[in-house]
Order: sequence, then C-alpha cells, then structure tokens
Amino acid sequence: MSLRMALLGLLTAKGPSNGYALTRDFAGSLSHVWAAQHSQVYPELARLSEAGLVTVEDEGPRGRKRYSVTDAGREELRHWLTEVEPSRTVRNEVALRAFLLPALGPEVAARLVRLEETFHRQRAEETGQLRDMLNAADRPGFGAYAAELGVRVSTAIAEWAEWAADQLEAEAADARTDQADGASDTDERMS
Amino acid sequence: MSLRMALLGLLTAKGPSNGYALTRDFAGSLSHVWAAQHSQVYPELARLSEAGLVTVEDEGPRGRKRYSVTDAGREELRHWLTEVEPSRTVRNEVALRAFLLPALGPEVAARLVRLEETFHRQRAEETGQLRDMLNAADRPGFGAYAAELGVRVSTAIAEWAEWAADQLEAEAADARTDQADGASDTDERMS
DNA sequence: GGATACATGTAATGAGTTACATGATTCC
DNA sequence: GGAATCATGTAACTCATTACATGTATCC
Repeated sequence: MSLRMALLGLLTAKGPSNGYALTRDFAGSLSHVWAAQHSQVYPELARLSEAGLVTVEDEGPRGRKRYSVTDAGREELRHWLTEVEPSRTVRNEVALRAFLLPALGPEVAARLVRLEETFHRQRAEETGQLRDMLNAADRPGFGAYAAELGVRVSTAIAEWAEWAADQLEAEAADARTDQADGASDTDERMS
Repeated sequence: MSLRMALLGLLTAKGPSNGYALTRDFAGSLSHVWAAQHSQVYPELARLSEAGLVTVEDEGPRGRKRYSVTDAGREELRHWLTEVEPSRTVRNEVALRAFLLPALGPEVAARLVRLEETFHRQRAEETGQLRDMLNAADRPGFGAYAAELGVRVSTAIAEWAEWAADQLEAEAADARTDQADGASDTDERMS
C-alpha cells in the first residue's frame, strides 16, 4: 500500500512523470524515506492505471509513458493519509545490530559503533544540504518536512553511537584493569 | 538474513529458549527494532537447526522445543555483525507520510502531525522505562543499547513533529489572512 | 468444566530483491 | 560507430503478513 501511496504522492508533488524518473526519485530525495526498484515501480504504475488512480497522458520517445494522477487518485491519497492508521512496524537493521552488540567484546563493538557514527554524521550532513536546497526552491514543502525529519533522526543516531562507543570503551578499559588485577570471573562473550 | 541473526542473537543473549517465547520477545523488547510473527519464527528455527546453527536441546511439555545456539551459530552471528556491510535500505512509513504531508492543507496536516507527536512522546517514555529496567537487571547490556537508541530516535521524531506542526499552523494562519485580504492565487492543494 | 495462555505448525497471498531481457536515443 | 543513459518490462526467488488449523497445560 505504501509504495502505491508514495507513487501517487510523487505524481501529486511533481506533476506528470514516468516510471524511470519516479524510480530515480526513490534513489534520490526519497532514499531515506522509502526504497523501490524499477521492477516494483513499473508493475505498480500499471496497477494504479488499471484502478483509475492514474492515467497515461501520452507515450513519448522510447516507449516512455507520462502518468498523471486522477481525482480518484488524489482522493485515495488523502484518504490514506487522514483515515488509515499508520503502520508502526519497525524493521531497522541499525537498531537490530545495536541490540546484538553485547554479543561481541566491548572493543570490537566500540569500533563498529564508531563507524556507525561516521556514517550517520555524514548522512545528516547530506540530508541537511538537501533540505536547504528544497527550502530555497520555488515550490518548497514537498520533501522539506521529510528532509528535516531525516536530519534530526540521523543526528540522533550519530549521537547515540558516540555515547555507546564511549560506554563500550569504558567497559573495555574496566575489563583490562580487572584482568591486570587477576580478577577472573571469566568473560563468556565472543571476541 | 536479519531475522536469522535476530534469533541467533536472542538465543545468545537469553540462553536456550523456544519459538513461542522468542515470538513474544519480538512483540516486546524487540518491537521497536525488528518485527516477526510466529509464522516466520518457527520455520526459521527449523532452518537454523537444519543448518547446524542451533540445536534442539530437549522437547518439553506441550511439544515445546528448547533451542540453543551452537558454536557455529555464534560464529555466524559474529561474522555477520563484524564483516557483513549493514543494509541501509530504509522503508519508514512515518517518514513517507511526512514527505506526503504537503498534499494536504496545512490545517489537516498540522492536526495529523500533532497526533504523531503524542504517539512518539509516549513511545519515548515507554522505551525509557524499558531501558531503566534493563540497566537495573542482573545482566544488562543486551537490549540496553537498543533501548537507548529507541529513546533518542523517538524523542527526535516527537520534536520534529512539534516543529512541523508549528510550521504548518503558521502556514495555515498566513493562508487565512491572505484570504481575508482578498489575495486569491487559488490554492490547489487538497483539503 | 470452561477460559486463558502455552505451544507449534501450514497455506495463501502480498511485498520486495536480484537477475534477465530488450530496445531507443543521445553524446562524443 | 560505440558508450552511456533513457526507458520499460518479466521471472525467479526470498521475505513477511494474515488466516487457517490443532492440541495441551494451567488457572479458577
């Protein structure tokens, strides 16, 4: 359902477009929000068309199809946004890895988390630039709220990673001094 | 792959367990990290067992099977955490809805975003309590890092929602005064 | 004895990924 | 003429959801 709505939304936001361009949008400005490959986009556009939520305006150069939203499509999007309870199911690999971290020794874990920090600092930076571009554009609004959200979430993750790495390094230091003291309640964790 | 690793990780963290209990973990402490239903858990445990990454320790009361991780399973988890590049594909319905917000009028959008704020403030609160419980437990570590991440991310989303709602309400107020002034470049957005 | 929680599975369907396949235009 | 990009599709497979199906122990 979400992909369907993403497509309706993109076509509402940008006006008529084709599958190829929409796929690029998923790889670009939408990439921190929703992912989709062309192999998913084309069939879904066909289904939307069959359902009367979009229409093929015309066929251009290399078999290119310009889709645009119909009134029914706009209504469907509005309905989904306002009436349908958001799905809150989370499936976040970064968080899963965070959960599993203690299965590793604190030193290895700290190193991994530092990498995570770098990645998310960078993502926050990039998304911030995107947001600034969107705000400067002629038609802000679309994408700008999502970009702001992206910046805030990436920053929060980066800060968590920094905190976690500090914790883990302290833990590693403790373990070392304990060992030096000959205190040996043997550590069962994997190294 | 992630579900597989989540199961290996849970069994590493908690020691031997059965499919029913593991499914409850996904609904509980793991619910803000990774989702899985029992219909996914049981077959995956069977596959893990066949691959020699877990073993059935014994069969209890109502056909209950106690699984525990093997050395091969522990090594597989370690390998995945340290050597396999994390998948960064994002599919976040909250963010998608944020992206699509401007397809609605600012007043309706503001109302929706306020609901979002409430939800995430609550989630942050709950996850914070979970984190405190985990930190007080005899074997902290597992889950505690993920819970801290959850608190920070939920808080960031709640703050974004507050900010966005303020923005949208200001926009709505602007639109009203414009209209009162008779300035009518007609608004094409859906209400 | 009846309700509830424990416990495990399968089947059908839908969503998403990767790989295969093809062809047209444009840029150099 | 060759490479890159534009453009659209399908097929096989994996992952995930919802619904179906069944039976056991425990609590009251």
